[in-house]
Amino acid sequence: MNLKQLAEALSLSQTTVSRALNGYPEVSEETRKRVEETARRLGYAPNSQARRLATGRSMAIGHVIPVSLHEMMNPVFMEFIAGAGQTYARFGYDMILTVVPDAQVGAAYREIAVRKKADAVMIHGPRLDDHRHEILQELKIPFLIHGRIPGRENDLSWIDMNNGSAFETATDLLLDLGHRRIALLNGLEDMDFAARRRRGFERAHAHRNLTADPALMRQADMTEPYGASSAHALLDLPEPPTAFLVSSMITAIGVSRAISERGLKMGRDVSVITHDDALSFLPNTGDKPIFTCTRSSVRYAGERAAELLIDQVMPHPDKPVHEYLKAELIIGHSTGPAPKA
Amino acid sequence: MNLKQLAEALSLSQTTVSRALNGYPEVSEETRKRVEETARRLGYAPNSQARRLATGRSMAIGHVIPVSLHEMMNPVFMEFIAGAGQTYARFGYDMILTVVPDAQVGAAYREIAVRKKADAVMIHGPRLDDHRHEILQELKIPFLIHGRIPGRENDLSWIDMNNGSAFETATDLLLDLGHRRIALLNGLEDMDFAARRRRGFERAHAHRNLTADPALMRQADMTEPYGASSAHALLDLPEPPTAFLVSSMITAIGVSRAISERGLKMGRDVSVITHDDALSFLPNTGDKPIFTCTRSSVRYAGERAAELLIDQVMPHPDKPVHEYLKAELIIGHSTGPAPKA
DNA sequence: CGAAGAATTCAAAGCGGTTTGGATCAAGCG
DNA sequence: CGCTTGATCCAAACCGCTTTGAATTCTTCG
Repeated sequence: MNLKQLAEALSLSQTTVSRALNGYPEVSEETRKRVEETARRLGYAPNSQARRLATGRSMAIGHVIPVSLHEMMNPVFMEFIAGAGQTYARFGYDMILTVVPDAQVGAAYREIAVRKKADAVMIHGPRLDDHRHEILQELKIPFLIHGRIPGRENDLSWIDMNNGSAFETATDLLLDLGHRRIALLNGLEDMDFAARRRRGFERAHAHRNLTADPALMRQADMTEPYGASSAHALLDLPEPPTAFLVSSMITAIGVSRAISERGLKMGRDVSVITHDDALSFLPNTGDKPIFTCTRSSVRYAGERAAELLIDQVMPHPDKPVHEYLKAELIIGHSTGPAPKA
Repeated sequence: MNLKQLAEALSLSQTTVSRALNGYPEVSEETRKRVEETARRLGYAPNSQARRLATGRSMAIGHVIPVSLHEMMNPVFMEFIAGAGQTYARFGYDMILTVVPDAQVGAAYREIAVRKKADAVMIHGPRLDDHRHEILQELKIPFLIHGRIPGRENDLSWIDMNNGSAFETATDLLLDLGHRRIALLNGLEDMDFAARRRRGFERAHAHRNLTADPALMRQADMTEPYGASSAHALLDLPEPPTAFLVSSMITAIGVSRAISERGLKMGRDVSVITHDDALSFLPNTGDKPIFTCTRSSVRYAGERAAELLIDQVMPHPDKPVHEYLKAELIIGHSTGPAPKA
């Protein structure tokens, strides 16, 4: 069932039928009703390839996710994509997802742009020395960054959470509780979000004329074992930390495991604050959640990001947009006053 | 830069250029070289919408993932998709991902089929009373199931792991270790995989003329808190279990937390076996992994599934294909002999 | 040398929509 | 009544590619 057949069945021209279905004014209400009714009855829906070819708009947004050494980003990427996907579905956009090795992401974007597979693309997990935006600018395809690229905050579109200030606030909380040796288990600091978190951590110290001990700061892919083994190692130090600030719930779970493996109690003997991306499979909720955390829903970020990007593609080529999501600080069971020395 | 312009630049017809680029034999090696070289130089790549329209093949595979109450399936879905995506990229297929509320998955599949958005689709997480395959058969679009639909094992294509026998083996291990009160923390048993796991669990008991105690079997969305609270509740019983068989690492982490919260030691006081989907962010590896587990990489399943589906779409409409993945049983630190009563 | 056959190349017809530039027709008006 | 106007509807061009069927050129061989 294609447009031609439908038009024949209605004894109308393709033009009229097309217009009727697309809501153009130059068709009488009466025939519009008739067209819509028979279209529905015959189960007609326009072939999307044909429509795309004719309109020049692909009605799709591309996401390229690098499958790299940093496997850890996956659950976050994926939750973001789930959020974005819902928005796309609501607006009639398709999401095309490309999963390629790190080295091929440039090529993947190029492919999308030059073959016109999508009207816009999303950039995930920007690094400090990221260059994807340059490729995309050269290709003249609209894009939005989940995160920020240092130095390009003003002229590119992005959505991000307040990584720096969230971690500064969290550190403040720990300092207020009397902790003076605080460990930071960060993500890889060549990622922009991790670099910001680290600066926030250091800022909080600096404001009190303290300096964070570099021996207590670590960075790695945010796995559970990373949390456990780091916590063990740090707690073995002559002067162990009394608190941990952790970049991911998953790593925090590892920390919590290490703490109990040593017969200590989290929240009493050792405090832990983690960032919580609100991953659906790791709820840290309830009256008083397990982990004190800075929370910002990455799924919600996905939803908003998709809206912003669709907006950007709509026929009014706008200025760059920015959206700044504030993580909330939530007190759970895992923090308490620093133990007396 | 489109085909016409490229043809003009070469003083050739579109036909010849098209054929040269697509490897047809009726074009001289010499001009083929020339065409390829200038195409590369001018950065030409065929518009995919146009090509799709002309060929009638969309070179895309659709995945519809329901965002439902069962949020928990997400990390597994997503890991599967990451695997599948890599395969698609390798074969030049696009993946289009649709994220919709449970109630709209039928409509989403219909949309894909009737607008010709994809050449085939994947079914995720089949239920016992699943009907998606009927919609897809009616729409005459090839599909493959990740999992199985009961009663339709022979005439539909699927890829699945040995849920039943893996859990039977795991249960056997625990029974061999002397455990007689074994708890099962399963996923929701209206999902086919969970129903099979339960049957495997019961089969192992039956083979020794034992019956599994229904009071020790639970099912729910596989979150971390589900594991922790269930473990606490069960260990509070007058006759608590000495071992847990768990359907997901994430839930098992909750169990492990509950065990240590009670001052018990996993592997000594309480044994735990979990199924391990080999999620990239939850490595349970090493010489002797934390959890004894049945392991089957869902990412690998995704890779294979994509290959099977692409095969199915290639111009030789085949019989249904099945692939049966065997989970391996891996001994970790979390299991040991049952404590003396 | 001329014709048959192979090797190349091309013009044009789709693929299934959207959109431009009229046509057609009834109503409105001086 | 003739002409303008607005409301509808339509034929045909176009989007950028593939593919059919035929034309052209080059070899080969009696």
